[in-house]
Amino acid sequence: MGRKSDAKERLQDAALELIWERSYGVVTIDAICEKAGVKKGSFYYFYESKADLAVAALEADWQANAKPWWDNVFSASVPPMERIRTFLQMTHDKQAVMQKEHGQILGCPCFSIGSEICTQSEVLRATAQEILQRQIRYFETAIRDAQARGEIGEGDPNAKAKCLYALFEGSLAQARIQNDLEFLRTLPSSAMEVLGVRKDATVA
Amino acid sequence: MGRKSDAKERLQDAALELIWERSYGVVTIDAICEKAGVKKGSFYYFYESKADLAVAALEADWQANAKPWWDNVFSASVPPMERIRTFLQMTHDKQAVMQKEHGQILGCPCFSIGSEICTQSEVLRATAQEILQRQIRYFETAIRDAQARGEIGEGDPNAKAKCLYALFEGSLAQARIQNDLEFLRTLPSSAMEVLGVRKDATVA
DNA sequence: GTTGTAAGATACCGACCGGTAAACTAGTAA
DNA sequence: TTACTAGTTTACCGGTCGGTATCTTACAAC
Repeated sequence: MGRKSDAKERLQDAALELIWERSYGVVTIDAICEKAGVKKGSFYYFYESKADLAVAALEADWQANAKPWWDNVFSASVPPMERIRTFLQMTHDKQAVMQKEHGQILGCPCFSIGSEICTQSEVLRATAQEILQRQIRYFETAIRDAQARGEIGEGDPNAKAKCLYALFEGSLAQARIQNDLEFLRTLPSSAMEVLGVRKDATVA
Repeated sequence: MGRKSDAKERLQDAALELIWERSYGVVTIDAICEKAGVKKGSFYYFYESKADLAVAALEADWQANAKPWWDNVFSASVPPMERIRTFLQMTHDKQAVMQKEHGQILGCPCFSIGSEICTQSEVLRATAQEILQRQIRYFETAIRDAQARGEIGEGDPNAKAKCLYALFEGSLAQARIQNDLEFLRTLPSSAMEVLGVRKDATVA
């Protein structure tokens, strides 16, 4: 019954792209509508606020794009340390592509948005946090697996994962601020130091 | 000649406080004026835009507050590793105080602002970056000094400083997003791992 | 005290922003 | 073919925003 539409998805895509490129606060509903080719009346038919749309956009992007990618990179069929290494390498490469396309390194949308709006929109903050924690969990299992193989020293895997993730996001954010890939190039070797890899065990 | 006023400083203080607590994009000139107790006409007498004021506010805060603090904590009269350790400890404590006062961990203003506006205001981006780099330099000299004492392994001190700084800011930003001090508690020990401290040389 | 000047106050403008109401349109199921 | 419904369009409202022009006030030097 009734007609079908992909306006909802177009709004999500437009919102994520604009917010990622600029920032949450500076992007207006009008701008999102224009980019999506949707009239404002339709916007309010689907969503009740910008924050509401942003939540949907983040979650949809995770399900459709990010999660499959993470699942692939952190596949259990890959040796744990190699997962982490290729993850960091591919992150560098993805940001390099963005820099070429947008003229700017854009970093991690959840992290940027989370830091920006954490004092203003609780739903949006919680959504960003939730996605960040899902990512930390990939790190954690990889670290746990590496420890089981004796490739990494003892210590709480969750704590190590959080630490590695802080290093990762911190580097990514700095790369964004300075629009310089350098911060991502040195990341793999820095990560190995943080994790305390046993030099004699890195090669199987 | 003419009358004197501290309206300029009041505007800087109000701007920094509001932007730090909320975000750059969401804070209006009207709001800053109201908080500072300054009429908008006067605002435009002193500054030509919000970005202009923000640049002045960041720089003034650095000179008046941050720099003296960093100079003290990273004083050459203190052993290098102790500088870093007390820096991280005091950062934790300062953020704990903020959490009590504001109900929120606010993190590092330069980092938050930098990440938010880097694609929108080049002057403001450059200012934030400049201050961040000044902070990295404190890390770098401490690391260099520690290496000279044989307390830290070899390797480019600047690279190590950037790495430590990424870990630091990444943790701080996560603490802000999740409003949880936990990310700052584990920081000292994580930092030691990143730097590759020699266990047998940590105590002089 | 007069005069020059730094600073403050007021009032206003046009643009845009978030949000709403209501009429309209295209499919779809019966 | 009709009736229903999901989606679309248009037009509008009140408020706020960035920005400006103008008049006034306080002070300091002479």
